[in-house]
Amino acid sequence: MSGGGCSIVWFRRDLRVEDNPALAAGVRAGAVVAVFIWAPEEEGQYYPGRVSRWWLKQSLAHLDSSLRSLGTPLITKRSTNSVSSLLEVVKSTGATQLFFNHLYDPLSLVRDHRAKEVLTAQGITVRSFNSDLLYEPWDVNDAHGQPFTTFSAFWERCLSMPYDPQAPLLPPKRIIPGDASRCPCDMLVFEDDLEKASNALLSRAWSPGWSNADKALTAFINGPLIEYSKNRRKADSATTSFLSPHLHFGEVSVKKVFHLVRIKQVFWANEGNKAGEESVNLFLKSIGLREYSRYISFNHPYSHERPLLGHLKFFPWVVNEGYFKAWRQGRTGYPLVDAGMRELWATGWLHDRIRVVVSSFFVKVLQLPWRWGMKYFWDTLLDADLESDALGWQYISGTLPDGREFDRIDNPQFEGYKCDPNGEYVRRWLPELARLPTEWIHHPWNAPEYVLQAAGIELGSNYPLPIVGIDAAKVRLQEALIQMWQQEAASRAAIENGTEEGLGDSSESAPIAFPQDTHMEERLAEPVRNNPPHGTRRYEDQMVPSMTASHVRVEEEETSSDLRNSAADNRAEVPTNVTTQENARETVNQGGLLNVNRNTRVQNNATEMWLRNAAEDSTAESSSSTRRERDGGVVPVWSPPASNFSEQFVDDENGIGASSSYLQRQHPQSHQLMNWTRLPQTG
DNA sequence: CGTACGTTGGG
DNA sequence: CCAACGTAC
Repeated sequence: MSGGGCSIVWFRRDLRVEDNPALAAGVRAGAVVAVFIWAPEEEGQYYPGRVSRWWLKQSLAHLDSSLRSLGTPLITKRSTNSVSSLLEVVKSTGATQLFFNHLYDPLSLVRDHRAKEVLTAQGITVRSFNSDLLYEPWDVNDAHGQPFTTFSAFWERCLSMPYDPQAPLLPPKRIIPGDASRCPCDMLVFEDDLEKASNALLSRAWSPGWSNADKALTAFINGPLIEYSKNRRKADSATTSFLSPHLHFGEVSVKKVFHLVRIKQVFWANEGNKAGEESVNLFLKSIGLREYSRYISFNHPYSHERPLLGHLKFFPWVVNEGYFKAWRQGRTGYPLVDAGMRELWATGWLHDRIRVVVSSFFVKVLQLPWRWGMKYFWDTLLDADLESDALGWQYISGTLPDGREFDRIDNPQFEGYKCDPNGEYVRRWLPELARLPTEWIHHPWNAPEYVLQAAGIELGSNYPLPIVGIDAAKVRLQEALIQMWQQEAASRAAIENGTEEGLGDSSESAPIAFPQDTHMEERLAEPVRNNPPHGTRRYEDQMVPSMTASHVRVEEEETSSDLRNSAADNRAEVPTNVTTQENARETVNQGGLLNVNRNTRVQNNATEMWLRNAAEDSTAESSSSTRRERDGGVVPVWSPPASNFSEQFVDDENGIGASSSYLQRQHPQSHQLMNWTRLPQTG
């Protein structure tokens, strides 16, 4: 197509050459300069953790070698400002086009929008694509055109969309290199010496890189997938897909995963293999949860730092760094929790079940502020993923319309016998309990003295007594809830009296500073040696908790007088996209350019922008027979056109009241919320 | 042997 | 909250 300069393909979390629409578009357009920009400071609170950076480093090396064998290197840039670095790359290569794939976390939405604005203003054609999802978030709506607010409805819709997800693209056969002679690589440093030593063992268990991801996928589909349903609860068995870090960095395409799994599904359905079918459905559901996490992030850009439902606004979180430390170090006195935390600590990995157990324990038993837990997960997980992890913690914390009730404590002892019935998992990670019989392995505090003695255990000495009893936790939880209702009622009364000050003084709405001393170095010294190189890989998990509390932003938002406005402002700062892709008949694009230019200062017309994009959508839709054609053509725009957007969740000052009305027209699972808002009146 | 009630899974 | 399932009357 268009002659002249080369194209920049901007790699981010799409570190693969297969089924990469941006790369494919670049190759189709002619010469390509492939770029990766490392600007971690832009991530602020979300500066990637040690193991995550390790993965990234390997993955980039892998990508570079693949690209080289196709004809062009990966140009790496160290930057504190991605957009200006992009601009430099464009200038030094004489590129006329920029291609990249969509991301849906709030930082990327803002940054990518700016990139489009800035480069478009320079006369560069900018096009972006869907490579991360089965369907773009704005394409999945309910019968009224509104975004879904519960997972089941969302996923049901995804599975019954009128058109299939796009079929995966093959890797390019060859890439014509653009002229990057005046665009030298920066050396990227992802780990210091200390970290390097800590990371040394990771490569035994994991092989980052897109072709390894592909192998992992094939191995999973032809192996453990069929038993996924049966095995998924076992803490310790190597029966999950191990795809999550690969998926996080986009080393494997979700569309491809979906595609291949579906083929198996049809096959097993024909065979009448019920277990296989159920396994497929469950596995696909976990893929769906990943989709949903992006969907939520896109529609509710603050969901990584603020509860989606505000009913816990007045919950008196226990701000106890001692508890927090005990949890991190695996010294809570609950063997399953402790084993999990030590595994996380030693390997950066946890089975999904165990993530649920430890995070639930964190929120429900310790009643620590959940953002601390998210932050810790963010720092330590190999597959740390902002969107998935935010969804996971919100689920656990009871702040989703379809999440678990807050008021329900999972008992780690019982969970232990469910997911580690023989205690093998506990024994592997807690050598001090290795000699304890299975009967007591998940509740050593009940074991007779002679049993403990025989096992060499002295509770309170070489293994802790429970730091909080479950019964005590239940009592404290009830009290906390009563307190919460009282505060809420008081706040409401204050508002009715016109005293605005009623809000914002609880720990949930006020930021709780994240303790400083929480890095991996501080951890116990021994764990690694207890980890047999068992298995070569670790688990996959889409419903991962983890994440960060960006207190700064929360503070700003929550003290702002009108949160709706602040949300709208931010929404406006999102990518405006332009063109189509693939089979693009190249009919489009100019309108987009104009739009972008017109919006260099769009601080306040989010709605307008939405409407315009929606309009582009519908014209694209009606003028072409298939929606696939506009896959690359639409741009992430924050938030649905819903006028009651802010009514839906906590970011408005009336959070609780408003969210109850939201809930009333919502789905069955909203119950817990309604109860909560009602209880103050009844109690 | 049915019905009430508790528990658990569910995203 | 609801469904599914178990235990207790």
